[in-house]
Amino acid sequence: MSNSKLYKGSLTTIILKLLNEHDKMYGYEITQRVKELTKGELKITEGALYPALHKLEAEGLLDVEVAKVDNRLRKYYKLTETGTKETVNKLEELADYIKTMQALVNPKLA
Amino acid sequence: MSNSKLYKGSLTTIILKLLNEHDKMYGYEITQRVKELTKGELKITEGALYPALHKLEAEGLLDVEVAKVDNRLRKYYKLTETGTKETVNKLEELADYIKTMQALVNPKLA
DNA sequence: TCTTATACATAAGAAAATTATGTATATATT
DNA sequence: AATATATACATAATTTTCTTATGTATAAGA
Repeated sequence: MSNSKLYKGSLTTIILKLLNEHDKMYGYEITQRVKELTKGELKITEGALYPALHKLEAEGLLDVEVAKVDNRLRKYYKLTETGTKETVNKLEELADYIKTMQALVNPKLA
Repeated sequence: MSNSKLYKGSLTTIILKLLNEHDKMYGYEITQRVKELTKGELKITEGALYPALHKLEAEGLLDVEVAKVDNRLRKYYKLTETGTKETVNKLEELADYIKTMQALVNPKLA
């Protein structure tokens, strides 16, 4: 997302959520899926994505499996058990964040 | 903001929105109001707040007025005209961000 | 042939927070 | 009276997380 600063911090949540739905994805695929789902509003940059994936792997939330398709490298990521649990937490955090922000921005509806 | 990383980037929006409602507030008051409105979920740290206020002032979105109350210093901030316009933009950005995240996290409702 | 798409990666720099300090006055508690 | 907590500002060091720029390599389309 080229756009708002609000996106900061949500990349991990996005990755985990997508992997929770699709079982197994590779980096480039994630960028494309996000572009699709958000109708182009959100463009994950490679400079953000790959380090984030590496970090999640290092933390034990993701497992990697390398594959060669059409003579090109792909790294498939999938959630570990810990990763699945963390996904639940992250999604809760997101829901809380949205609720909190709505309380601030639209206190009448809170 | 002790909590989740999602708050990153939303402090400016919060400040502008509060000033849009309250006409004139000082820093410490903002921290207390946010704590109240979010039932303690969100704690704005001073290390984040004061630099943010100074930046908004430098950008011409806020005006300052120093006062002395009970022998203690207070710096009252209020929106400039530009600040009022920017508040609208920031709130729109927030609404967009929430919509986008919901499309990602809950694609069925999108 | 050249551009775009696919697919990975990292380094430099910027932005925005956290954490740790510091100053100072006022009020509440022991 | 002494101490802790609340009020009110501020900044510096560090960390986190991103953007921008760059690099490598193959495949497909114009």
